[in-house]
Amino acid sequence: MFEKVLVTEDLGSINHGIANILHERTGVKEVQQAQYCDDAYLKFRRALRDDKPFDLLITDLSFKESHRQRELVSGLQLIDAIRLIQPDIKVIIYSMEDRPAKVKSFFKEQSINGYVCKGRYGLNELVQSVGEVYHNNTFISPLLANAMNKNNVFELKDYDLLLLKHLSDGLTQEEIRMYFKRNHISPNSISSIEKRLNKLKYNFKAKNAIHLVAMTKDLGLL
Amino acid sequence: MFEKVLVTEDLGSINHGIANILHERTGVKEVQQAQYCDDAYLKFRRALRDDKPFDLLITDLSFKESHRQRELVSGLQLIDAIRLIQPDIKVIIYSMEDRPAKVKSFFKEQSINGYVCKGRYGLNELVQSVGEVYHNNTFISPLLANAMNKNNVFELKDYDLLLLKHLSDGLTQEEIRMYFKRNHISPNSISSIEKRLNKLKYNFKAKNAIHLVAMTKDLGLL
DNA sequence: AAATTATTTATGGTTTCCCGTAAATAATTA
DNA sequence: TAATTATTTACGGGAAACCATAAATAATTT
Repeated sequence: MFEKVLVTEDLGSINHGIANILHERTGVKEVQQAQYCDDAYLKFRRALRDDKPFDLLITDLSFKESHRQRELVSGLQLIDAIRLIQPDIKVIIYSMEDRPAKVKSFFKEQSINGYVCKGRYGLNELVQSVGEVYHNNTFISPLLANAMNKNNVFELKDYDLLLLKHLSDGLTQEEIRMYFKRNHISPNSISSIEKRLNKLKYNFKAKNAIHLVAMTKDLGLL
Repeated sequence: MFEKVLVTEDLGSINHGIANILHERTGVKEVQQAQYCDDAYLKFRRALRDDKPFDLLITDLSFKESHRQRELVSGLQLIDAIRLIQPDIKVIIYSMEDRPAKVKSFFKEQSINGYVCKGRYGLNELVQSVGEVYHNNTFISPLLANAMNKNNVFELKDYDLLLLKHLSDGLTQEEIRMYFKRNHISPNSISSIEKRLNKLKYNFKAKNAIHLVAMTKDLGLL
């Protein structure tokens, strides 16, 4: 089982709860805690330098603002930062976020090993996930995994996302065309942009561009 | 000080934490807990029938789905339901939601007495809020109150919200006009709808309708 | 009641979006 | 390399949105 685990989470009570339950119900030897992403990062650095690296990170995603000046303000930033100094680190996210598209992106972008949804069964699932991840499997909260399967998530390319992003920022198709041209992103004709948009509208069953942007925002894609 | 308080919150650990701290740091005599809105409602009903009513409700807003069939699925529904049988009940919401517009609406729509933002100082603020509410004052988490003040929140009328809502649902201005006409909502000419929309765009500094809808969604207005 | 003011509605011109078709170019296959 | 197929681009007509101005109506003031 994992030797050394760090739990990052800004609510002290939850943090403690996790630490306790990991001690009790998994064979993890050492559980450390951090309430700020910056602290977590420093602990990782120090552990690495002392040749006693962590082998699992469990982190929340959102951290409330505070008086302290912060470098890393989100769990994702923390993960990215740690991966730079310790690429093989195993990561489990433990958060409220339950929008399939978002969670999917965490596995893709951050290559996380597990995702556990905070909620009534959260702690149980977290214990499970630690076991799975230790055996090199991935873990997703069952309810969420369910939603992600049946919900035939139409696969959005980066291109589509960028397009939607710019639309939601109020750019006209013409402005988007120019942007694509400047940045050598292809296809970049008005026609192609329209065609792509039509495909998106068809897939999401959106009545028009406004509707499309509103829907994708609700789905957490933007 | 309050005699009898109910805390509704689906994470057991947090629930316990709140109960403990209320016991320790306020003079509240009796603190009960509920993990489901439906349970909370039943406890209120029973207490009322037994002539030992609660005099404060502290509740979260969002509750994760579970296996159980539920009537009331959100804190807001719970509040509304309880207000029907016990109109004078004091209510404090304790939740992650930190969008000014939303919180504002809770004070307006649900006439809540306090709003505490979960976060690093959440529990401290919660203790404070109980004191304030007991003395018939309202309470809002300082950081949030701050944001709500400086953030010159352009006051949206119901009309505007409805308009934005329909826009985000993909209706054309013409369709919205017809809807307004059918439902005797005035003004209901295309011209007026455009004018209203222009005012909204100006106030939110939105470039076009898509941008406007995207922004208001981000602000939690829709 | 008349005059002033504010609000709502109407109208027309311009731009952008929407949608279909066709041409041009790129990629794949025979 | 020629032929086929897929992708990208161009173009045009009609609808909706955008914008400014003017007319009509409602509300307020004198």
